[in-house]
Amino acid sequence: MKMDSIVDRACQHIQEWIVTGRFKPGEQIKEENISQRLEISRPPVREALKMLEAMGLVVRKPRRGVFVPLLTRKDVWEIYTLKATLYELATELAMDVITDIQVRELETLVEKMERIVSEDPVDILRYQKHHQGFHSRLMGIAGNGRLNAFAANLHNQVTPFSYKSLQQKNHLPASVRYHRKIIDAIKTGDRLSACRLMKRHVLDALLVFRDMQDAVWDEVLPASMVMEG
Amino acid sequence: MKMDSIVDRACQHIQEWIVTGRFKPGEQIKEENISQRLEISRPPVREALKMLEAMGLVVRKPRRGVFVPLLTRKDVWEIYTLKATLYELATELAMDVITDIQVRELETLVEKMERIVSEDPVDILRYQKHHQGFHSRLMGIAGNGRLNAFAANLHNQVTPFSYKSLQQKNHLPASVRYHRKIIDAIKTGDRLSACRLMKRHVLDALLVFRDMQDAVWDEVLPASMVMEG
DNA sequence: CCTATATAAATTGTATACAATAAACATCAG
DNA sequence: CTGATGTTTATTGTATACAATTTATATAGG
Repeated sequence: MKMDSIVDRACQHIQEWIVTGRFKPGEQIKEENISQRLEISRPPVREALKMLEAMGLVVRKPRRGVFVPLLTRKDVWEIYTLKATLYELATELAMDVITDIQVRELETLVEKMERIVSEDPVDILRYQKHHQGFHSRLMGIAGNGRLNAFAANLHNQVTPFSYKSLQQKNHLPASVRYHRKIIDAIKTGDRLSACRLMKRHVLDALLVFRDMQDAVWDEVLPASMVMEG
Repeated sequence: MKMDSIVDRACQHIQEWIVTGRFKPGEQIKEENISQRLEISRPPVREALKMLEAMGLVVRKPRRGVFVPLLTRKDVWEIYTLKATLYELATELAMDVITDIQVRELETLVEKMERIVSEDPVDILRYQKHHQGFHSRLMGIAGNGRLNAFAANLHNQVTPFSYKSLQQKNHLPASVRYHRKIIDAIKTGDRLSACRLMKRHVLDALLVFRDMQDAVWDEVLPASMVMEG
C-alpha cells in the first residue's frame, strides 16, 4: 500500500516529468501549474520542489522560479566521472557477496541483450529495460543503499540529455560487448577486470555525448526511464 | 553578500545544530520550535526540513515528525565505504591538475598537523581545523562540485557520531602518518599509492567506530565542524 | 521608429488559519 | 492496584490569503 504523503507523491510525479522530458531542460516549473495538475495546493508543491532542489534535479533562481537544469559540458563530466566510480564500487561490493544463482540471473539478462541487438529491427526499449535491470540488480546485490540512491540520482540528472543518444543504435553493439565481458569477469571471479570494465563502460557514455553537442530536446521518454533509487 | 532565502538559512542553521550535536541522534525536531527560534513561520521551516530529508540528514516518521537519524552499524558501513571511494577519486582527479604551489600548501598543512601532534597537550581543535583544511582543499583542486557536495554530506551524516572518537587522541598519530605518506606520494607523482593511502585513511575511521559501540551523545561540537559542501 | 519609463499582471515568498492524527493523561471498571 | 478506554493536548499536514518582486506591456518622449 502506498501511504506516501502528497508531498512525496508530488515529488515522484515532477521527477518523472523531468526525467522523461515532459519538462524540458531550461523550462520553468511553475508551482500553480503543478498544484492544479495534481489537484493539491501550492505549499506541498513547494516542499516537493525543495526536495528536488536538494537532489539537484531542479535549480532555483531566487524570486524567479525553479527550472529544469541546463547541463554544461562540465556538469556532464562531473556526473559521469562520479557515476563511473560509483558503478565500479558497486561491482566490487557485489562480487564480495554474489551467489552463483545471482550470476546466472545477470548472465540471462546479458543474453537477452545480445539476442535483441542481433535482431532486426532492434527493439531499443526492450534492450534498455534489460540494461537497466542488469545495473539495478547489480546495485541491489552490492547492498549499499546510499550508493544506490546517489547513483540513481546521477542517472536521472543526465537521462533527459542522454535519451536521444541512446536511440543511436550504433552504440549498442559496443555496450552489449562490455556487458558480456563484465559478466564473464564476474563468473571467473576476476574482480579487477570486472571493475575496470564497468568503469570504462560508464565512461564510454561520455564519448556518446560528444556527438550530440546541440541536440534538440523535444522527445518524450517512457515512464520506465525513471530510477526510483 | 548573503542573499539566501530564509528557507536556505533555516536549512543551514538546522544542519549546523544537527552536525554539532545541539540536536542529538534520535531527537525529534519540532517545526514550531525551529520557527520561533529563528523568528519565522512554519512553512519555510517545513521546506528546510524537506531539503534535509532529501539529503538524509533527518528522517521523517509520517504523522509523527522529523528526527535526527540513529545510524545503525550498516549505515556507518555504507557511509564510510562510499566516503573512502569518493576521497580516493578526489585524490586521483586532483593529481591530474595539481600545481607545485598547491602541493606546497597541502604539505604546509600536514607539517602543522605533525607539529600539533608532537606537542603536549595536543590541541585537537586546531588539528581538526588543519585536517579538514587539507581534505577540503584537495576536494577543491579535484574540481568536481557534485563529488565535493556529496562527500561533505556524508561527512555531516557521521560527524555527530564520530566526534567523540576524534577526541580519543590515540588515533591522531596514525592519522598524521597517513597524511605524511599521502603528501609524499603526491609530491613524487605516485598516483596509485596516493589514492590507495587516501582510501585506507578514510576506511580506518571505521575501526575507530568499532571501539565506541554504545557511546553517549551528550557532547556539543563547535560550529566549525559543519561542512558547507 | 526606437528607447526608456511607468504601470499592470503574473509568480514567488511568507504568514495565518484550520483539519487530521497520534501521543499522553486521566478516569473508570475489573 | 492494574489495565483498558475515552478525552484532551500537542504536533504535523494541508489549504487559503496576502505581500513582495520581477517581468511584460503599453505609453510617452526623443
